Amino acid sequence: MIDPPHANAYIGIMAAHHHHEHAGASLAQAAEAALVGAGEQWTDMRSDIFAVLATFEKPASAYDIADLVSQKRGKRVAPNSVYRILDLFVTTNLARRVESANAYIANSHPGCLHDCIFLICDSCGTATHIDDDALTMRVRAAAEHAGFAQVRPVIEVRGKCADCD
Amino acid sequence: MIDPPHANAYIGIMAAHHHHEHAGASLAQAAEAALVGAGEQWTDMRSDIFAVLATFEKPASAYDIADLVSQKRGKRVAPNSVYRILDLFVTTNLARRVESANAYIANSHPGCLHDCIFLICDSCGTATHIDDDALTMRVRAAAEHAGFAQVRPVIEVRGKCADCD
DNA sequence: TTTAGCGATGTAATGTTGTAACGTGCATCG
DNA sequence: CGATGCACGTTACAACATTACATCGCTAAA
Repeated sequence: MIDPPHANAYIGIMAAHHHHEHAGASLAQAAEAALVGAGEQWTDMRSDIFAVLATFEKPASAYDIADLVSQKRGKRVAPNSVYRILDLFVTTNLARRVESANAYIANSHPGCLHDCIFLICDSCGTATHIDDDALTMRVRAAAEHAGFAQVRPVIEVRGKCADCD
Repeated sequence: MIDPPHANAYIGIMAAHHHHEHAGASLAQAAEAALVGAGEQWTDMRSDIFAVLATFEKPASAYDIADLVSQKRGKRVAPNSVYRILDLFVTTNLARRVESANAYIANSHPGCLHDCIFLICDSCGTATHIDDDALTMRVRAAAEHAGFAQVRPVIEVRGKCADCD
């Protein structure tokens, strides 16, 4: 997903474990399992919202999601309800909030806990992510060094993606 | 500013250059110099907005600033105008936008270019920052490795500060 | 079986953040 | 003088987010 189309000299150390990158039905199943595993219910509404969220390549706003879920259900779903469920998804690691875009993105490997590094293209808006635990751990360490506790890193990079460059 | 009240084993490599951390009038002067140096004007409005911004410990929203500047001038200043000037400040490095707070903070060493790492306390809202070029360069490198260009890192850490912990 | 409680969702209103479009005043320069 | 450019004003609106309270359906205790 994140490998570039060109050779390079990058020396970052990637996390030394395997991901199960899910997509489509497989992802939905993994999400359901993760949510149930967290002691929460997998309701129709949650299922629909997750499904819609997962179809986006770009970070989706709560209002985008509300619109699509409304269509899908043939009945208006208020942004309010969407926010509630997105918050739940974020706390249970089924989705992430992209702070610099005021939007959300499905976690393609729920159940697997990382500090993600998001790359968001300013031109086309698509977002991808990197898992580089060595790097994110350094950020955590720096914050803890400064006396912070319960740290939650927000690491995003805006720029031009390879396609738009 | 960022040194913690406790001993530690942190091994991050800090930027090997000196900062002139400004405050108060000195900071305003430095800001003026930086803006003029960038070929922009230092107007009364810009001066007032910068002054107000600089009094905040916490990231300030454009609306906060609009309110205070309105008071100071005895005349309503629209958020619109504040945004224009904040955008200018951000592009000229006099201020930074804190994405995870939808707010702005004065750069205490304008003219000195860094990718800052912001630490924002979820309890009291205060923000501090770290300059660790070694670390931010790795983030840049990771993004460039993924094919991104013109990268602009957004590195923020939410958590509890030493005082609130 | 009733009913009290609880979690999930609906509804409405409102608050906050951000942008667009266009007008005005003022300085500079030909 | 008139044209240009920049800063700022004014209005309207779009986008993002939260609050308070109502309703529904399930289940567990009386």
